[in-house]
Parts: sequence; C-alpha cells; structure tokens
Amino acid sequence: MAFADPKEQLEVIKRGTEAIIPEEELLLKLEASKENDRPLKVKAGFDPTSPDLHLGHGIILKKLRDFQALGHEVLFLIGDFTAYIGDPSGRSETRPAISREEIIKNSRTYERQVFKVLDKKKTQILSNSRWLSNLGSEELLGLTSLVNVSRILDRDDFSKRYKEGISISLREFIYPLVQAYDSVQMHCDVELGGTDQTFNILLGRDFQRHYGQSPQVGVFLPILEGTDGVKKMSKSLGNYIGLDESPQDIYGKVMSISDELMWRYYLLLSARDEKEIRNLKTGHPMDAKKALAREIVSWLHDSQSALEATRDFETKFSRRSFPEDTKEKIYTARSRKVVDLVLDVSDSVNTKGQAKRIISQGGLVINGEKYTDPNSEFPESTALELKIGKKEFLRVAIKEAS
RNA sequence: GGGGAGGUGGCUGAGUGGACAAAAGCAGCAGACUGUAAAUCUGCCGGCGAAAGCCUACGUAGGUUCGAAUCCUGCCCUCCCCA
Repeated sequence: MAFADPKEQLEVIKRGTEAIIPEEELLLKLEASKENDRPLKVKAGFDPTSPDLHLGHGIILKKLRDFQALGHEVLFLIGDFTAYIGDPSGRSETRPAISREEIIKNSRTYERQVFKVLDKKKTQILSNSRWLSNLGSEELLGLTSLVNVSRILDRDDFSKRYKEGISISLREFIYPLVQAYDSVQMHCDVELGGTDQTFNILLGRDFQRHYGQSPQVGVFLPILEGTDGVKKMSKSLGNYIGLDESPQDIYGKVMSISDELMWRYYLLLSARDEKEIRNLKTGHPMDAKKALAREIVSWLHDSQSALEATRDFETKFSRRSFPEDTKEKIYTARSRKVVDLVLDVSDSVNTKGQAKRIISQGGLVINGEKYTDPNSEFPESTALELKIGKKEFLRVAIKEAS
C-alpha cells in the first residue's frame, strides 16, 4: 500500500502526544518506511494485572489505531511475564504478587477488549512469556550489566521510595530491563506508552543498540486522571472507566466527573477539534458533558447504545423516574421485611448492616414511597419497583416462599 | 553477623493492661442542595441481632492475667545504622 507523506503522518501521530523522543528519528523512520514500502512495527505493552482495561489504556489504543490508519503494523504485547514481576513505574510501593492463573485469565479478556479499538487485521498479539520464560540466567545477567545502578536510582519513583525508606525489591530493578529486552525481541521501530514509561521505553533504545538494532522511537501519551480528577486512572484506585463496561455504566461514570475534569477528557479522548470544544465551552456544561459521555459510549460500543444510555440517564437522574430497561428480579419472600428484600435482591448491597444503613438514611423507595424503617414491611403486591440508593433501580416480582 | 525502630480497620495514623469495634483524616455509602456532577452541609461507615447482646478483628503462633491492640516468648515481614 502507498503510505502518506511522512510529514503528514508525523502530524497525525503528534496530535495528543506529550512527547516523541527523538522526533527527528521518527520522521526518518517514516521516510524509510515509505521508501521501502514497509510498515513500521509499533509496540505497546500492557501487563495483565487486572481483568479490565480502562480509558487510560484507551488513550494509547487510540494512538495505536492512528498508526494502523496510516498503514503501520501494531504489535500488541501482553506482558504476561512482566505482570509477574510487577512494574514499579510510578508506584510508591511494591506491587502485590499476582498468580499465574489470574494472569492467564486477564490476558484473555485483554484480547477481546483491545479489538474494541484496534483493527484486527493489522494487529499482532504477542506474549512476552514466549521469550522471557526461557531466558537463561546467563542472558539475564548479560542484561543486568547493561544498566548502572545509579541510573536506575535516578528514576523519580525509585529515589523517592529510597529516600522515604520504603522497600524496593531487587526484582523491581529487573522490570525495566526485561521490558527493554522485549523491544529487542520484537524488533520494534516505535514504542507507545504513558509518560510514566519514559525510563523503560528509552532503555529499550539502549538495548536495541547493544543488540545491533536501530533503536525504537518513544511516543509518550499523557496520563489520564481518574474519575476523582486527581490521581491517575487505575483499577486499584477504583477511579476508572473500563473499556468493557456497559453503556449505562460508562455514560454514568463520565457524567459523574467534575466540570473541570471534563475538559481534560475532551482534550485526551474526544475526536472533536479545538474549535468544536471551544464552542461547547460557551454552552451549558451539562450539555457538553452529555455529549462527551455519548461520544465515549459510541466509541466503545455503538451509537445506538449511546442513544439508549443517554435516555436511560435522563429518566434516571434528570427526571428521577424509572428507566425502561430496569433489571427484573424475582424475590422469594423469606420474610416481609424490607431489609431482607433489599439484601436479597440488590447487587450493590452485600450485608444486612449496609442494607439497614441505606434504608434508615432514606435511600429506599418502593413504588414511589420512601421506607426508612428497615423492619417495616413491603406492600402486599406481587410486583414492586425499588430504588436503592441513587443508582440501583429494580423491578421485583414477589414469590411467596413455599 | 551486630545494634536500633516498627507491623493497628480499604488507606494514612492515634492508642502502651479494663471506659476499644479501636481517636482523627482520607476514601466509600446515604440524604440535602444542584445543572448530571463537583464543592458544601448532615448522617452512616466489621458481621449477626428488634434489642440486650454475641461473634470476628490490631503481622502470626503460643503464654501471663479475672481481663491484652497494649505485657512475655517463638516465628514471619519492613525500615534505619554498623560490618
């Protein structure tokens, strides 16, 4: 296929990135690629430490997608071996160990989620255990001699931990080395990652050079803040929006971010150009937020689901009435108390204490009526509409216990 | 190898024999307010129980005691200093 003009390609690639190191080299690579009619190999690696990818990963996937649209080849690396080591990047403590089974399970879910964004035909999925689990100690030692301790301690996250007297395990020092070694094995031209990956990705350049390869170019993307607006989006902080979540959940979570954060999300996740965004800023913030939520849902699902999620949200919150596609549940009445009803039927309530708390604080509405006494009885009807807290809506069919 | 300091609820962190299901802050949840939010305010925030109360929990395993997060011993883990 014919590649576009390298300079134009570079412009597309640059959009939304934080840094390209070194930029001139990328241009050279793009030129060579066009000349030889050979696509660039673009790497991005994710460690399957949790079953869900989120919008933070989404930013990187989007950029990979850009590369694909320009005709390049994406090597999507599942860090099933590196997950086992635990990436210390940006961490203030050692990652908890994760079991093999979990890693395998998570890897599978990644493959599915990734293709919500990437073009299957231009993507190769690789696992680094393929070469890392057979890496001999001799070779590993060879890698360790390529890096100086002082250089590794220069890293912000390490030096901070060191100064604060927080433990650093030797295995964490190994992590950047094997990530860099991945690039050697994969012969990458480009590696994408968040800015927290700077050290690891640049180390890949040194390693490739050492192995006689032309060093990869690092393309760095901004780190997305989580829904709390302060910390980086991550599963362990619980402030994430998963790529795999339902349209309703994604929509709702986007709507729950602050106005300020919304503009950051626009910048990093929306396809809209600056002019459009500026235009939205003059309107009502809620409309802008709805537009963003809708855009993100249609990106991860489709426009039909986005429309439905919009409607659902409006009935639920703006009009505070019952959504159409409410979950239906059957409750086999072991008692007539509302606490038991809530406990058995709700997905979000797990203990009786929690059920009592929600009820006594006014979070339970049955058929439009508030129930504040946990021990009161629900009405004698075979079908009830429950609202539990602000987010959970249920239609419950009552079945008498036999 | 030697010496010292520690390990408390999701997190930070107080508590040094009974008043401790354990201060305070953060996070979370509910309510009010609103433009969905955010911010703010109010309340809740181990489990079971209508309640009285019971059970589980202060790294882990034992012990002392009428009574232990608090004292003793072994073990595990972390940090600092020296070698």
